[in-house]
Amino acid sequence: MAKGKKQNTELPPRFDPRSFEDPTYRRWSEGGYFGADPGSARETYVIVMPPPNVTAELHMGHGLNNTIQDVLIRWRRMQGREALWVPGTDHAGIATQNVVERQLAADGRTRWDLGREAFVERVWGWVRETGGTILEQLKAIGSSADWDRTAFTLDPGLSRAVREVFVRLYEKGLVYRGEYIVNWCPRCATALANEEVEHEEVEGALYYQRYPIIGEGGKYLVVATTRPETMLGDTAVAIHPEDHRHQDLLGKKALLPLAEREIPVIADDFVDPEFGTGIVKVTPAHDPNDFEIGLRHDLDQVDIFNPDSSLSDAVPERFRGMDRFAAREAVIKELQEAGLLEKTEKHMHSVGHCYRCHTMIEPRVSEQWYVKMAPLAEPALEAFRKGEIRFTPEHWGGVYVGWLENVRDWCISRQLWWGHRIPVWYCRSCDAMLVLHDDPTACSECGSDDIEQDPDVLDTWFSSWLWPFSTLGWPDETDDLATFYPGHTLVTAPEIIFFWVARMIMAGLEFMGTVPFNDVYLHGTVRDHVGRRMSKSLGNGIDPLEVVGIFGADALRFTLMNGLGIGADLQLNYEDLEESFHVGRNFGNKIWNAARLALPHLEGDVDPIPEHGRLELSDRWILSRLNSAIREVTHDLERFRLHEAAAELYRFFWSELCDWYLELVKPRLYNESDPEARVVARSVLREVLDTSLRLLHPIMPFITEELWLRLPNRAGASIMVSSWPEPRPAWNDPEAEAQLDVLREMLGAVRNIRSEYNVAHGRQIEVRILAADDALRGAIAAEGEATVKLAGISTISFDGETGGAEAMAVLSTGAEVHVPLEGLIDLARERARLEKQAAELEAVVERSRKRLGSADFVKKAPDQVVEQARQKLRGLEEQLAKVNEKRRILEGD
RNA sequence: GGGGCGGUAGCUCAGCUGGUUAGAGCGCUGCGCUCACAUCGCAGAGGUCGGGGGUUCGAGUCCCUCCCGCCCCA
Repeated sequence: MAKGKKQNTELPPRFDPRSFEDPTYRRWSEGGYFGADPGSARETYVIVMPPPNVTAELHMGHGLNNTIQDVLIRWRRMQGREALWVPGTDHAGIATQNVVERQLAADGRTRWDLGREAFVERVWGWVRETGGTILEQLKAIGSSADWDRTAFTLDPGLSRAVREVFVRLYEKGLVYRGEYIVNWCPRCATALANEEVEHEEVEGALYYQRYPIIGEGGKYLVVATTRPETMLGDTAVAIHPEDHRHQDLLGKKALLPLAEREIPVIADDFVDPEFGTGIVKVTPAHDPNDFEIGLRHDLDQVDIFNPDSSLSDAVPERFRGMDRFAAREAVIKELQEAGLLEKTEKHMHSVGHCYRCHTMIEPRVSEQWYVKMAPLAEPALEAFRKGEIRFTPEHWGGVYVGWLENVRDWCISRQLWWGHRIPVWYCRSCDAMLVLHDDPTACSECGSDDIEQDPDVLDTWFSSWLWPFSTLGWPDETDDLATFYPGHTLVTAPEIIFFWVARMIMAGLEFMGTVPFNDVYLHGTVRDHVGRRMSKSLGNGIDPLEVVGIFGADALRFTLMNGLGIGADLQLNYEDLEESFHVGRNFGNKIWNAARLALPHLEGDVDPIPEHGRLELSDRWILSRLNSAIREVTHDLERFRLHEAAAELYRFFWSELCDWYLELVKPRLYNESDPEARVVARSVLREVLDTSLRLLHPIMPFITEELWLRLPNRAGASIMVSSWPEPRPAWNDPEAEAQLDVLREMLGAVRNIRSEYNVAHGRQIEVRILAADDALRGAIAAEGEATVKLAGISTISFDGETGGAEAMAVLSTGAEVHVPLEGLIDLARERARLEKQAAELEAVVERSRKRLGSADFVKKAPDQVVEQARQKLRGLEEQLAKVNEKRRILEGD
């Protein structure tokens, strides 16, 4: 029990999260609460943070992603797990290099002007300047990551892991070098992996081009293409082998116009006879399918492009140096002039774009490094089938399987300067290729020092797929690795299932022998109020830090958790932050004020909860409800239903604790003349507040800490390291719940009557309850003082005359609530009121009777359901009868 | 072309294995600054659960189909 320090029960009247959030975070940090100990005997719980780009700034997507992780980590930590959340950043090869290249471009310079070394140094400068900003921002939203373990994909240790993996896979034959068609981004001047290409439907055109047939004097064949300029690289035309329309062309040659090259007519299964004319041009160097055809028929590959997609020396001189789009125009014009363009049709087709700069991708033959994926994919599939990997929402498992079953080899070399240099050297003397752990000084084959390292770097994802173990020290056998691998949960967005999630699973299995985590929780996207994805370019984003500044981190966190359906997108209005975040802000305010009410009554030591017999009805009720909240919230968190946990907490705290218990307990708290009752009230209040705050802590860490530290008899120096509440069987009390339900229904009826008749606020009214059941009588007897206060009641009696100027309501138990309102009752109005009530009841009774009237229902439905329906109907009928009886009396008047 | 997700109150969404009079927050209407809270309280209005068909004693919940919106893959 934490004692000693003078307890501060005076709360500032205004809820001002700014006043305590930063200091609280600092205290946690200094207290070492974020760190995980590899020497701990506790069961671990590990999450690795999806590393944001090192130069990124926090956006709502990060806010959402990291809040989810923090909720899970804080909850498991409170459950007593040795919880580790590994933070870090990613060097983001293309993205980061692009930023610095843009900076250079502003001065009219390029990376080649600087040279490789100076350029890379400049990027490091930029990273030193802005890197880590985002991690600081994550602290502002309360992230309890173990910052001492912050990793960066270009750190020496992680770089060593990358090189180790490259060498191992090479030695195993799973990394190879080859010349294939790649997705080439002309702007980034690098190859991309298939997954890095975004396909987009665009309206283009289908050009029908005539190629003269050699030796057929003036006859020509017609090919259709969406990319006329690539004709300069055609090395054949092809038809489907069974397409009899064009059989006569086989064996002939065509004269490729403009390039003036003779090319053969070949037959290949790949050709779709339905497309265009059924004859296609074949450009092996610039189309993935043509590339395959080229290999099958041993065709030449004519690469017509330079790296920036201007035309190369492989084309006639007049086209050289032209941009690819200018070349298209030039080719079309020349064909037209030569009478070789038959027609042009509009045509929708899908075109690849670079996922980083959105430039149109150019398929191009080039020599690149690849990872052979099939052998890695098989164990990853097997792990999923065995249930070692679970997806939430489940259906993403299908996406994962689909990709792995059709996985293609992974192009991992990038023609960039920013990244891990490929650990391969070429000897100019003996042509040896050296793939090495350590940088060589001479060729290991011939001893020559005339060696050169491969100029390319590796795909960034080639380092991030190792993240779950490279961050823990791998390839060294560290304590961290032994303790914290494998981890447990991965929280990320579905768009990187292929880039990252699937590859991490493959790497985990290949290099560690086990999957890196068991649960993959995929959350939705943050959108604006009209459903658009938030983005910098649209200017529709919300800065989480601005939200923290205005409403506090807890408000941000609660709002995000509350609004997040499982796997669903989340909409926020960037034009009205108040509208977007008031839910969290208001809830924080409610919690604050509940504490303002409670704390002054909790000064000094507070006794533990006394034995059941000494508890009042309201105590028994709230403890029973608290039990239920504990169960619900825990269950929700276990299933990643964070939004339901948030909603449950909101409902319990606001609608049960604040609206009812605090009101019911007030009389005992303020009544100095009954110290015995006050002792019990204090102990229950303390317990309920303590437990509620602990339940709320993962979602709203700051306010819960601020208030919890002011509680007497709390267990621990910080709520962060207090225990997660567990339900206590002794607190389950269905009887108390039933009693309070009736009491609340009764009060609702009286309040409704007051409201309907506009009973002045100060006017106390008399209430007569007839046919009251024991539950209601007992509840009123137990909570009389609060009861009369809550509905402005002067006296409650259980007998007496009915009739006269009074309003009436019938409760579901059949109890009649009569309220004499001399001077206020309007008979017409009362009749209308009862008529409405009767109509509602009749509708339900009708449905209920119909159901029970069906022989099938009675015969086939479970007995329990039938019995329940019967009971329900009896109650409804009684209620309805009483309402109708009263209506008859009123008619009689 | 293949696959997936969503369509429940004016808005944003809950509703888990089919069985309560379908819920919440905001917004709206009326009344209230009562000694924690107007960032609040009390009461209230508002839904043929996208259309159609089916399975079932019973469907917002399962199946089929259509319409609309979004996403992924090729």
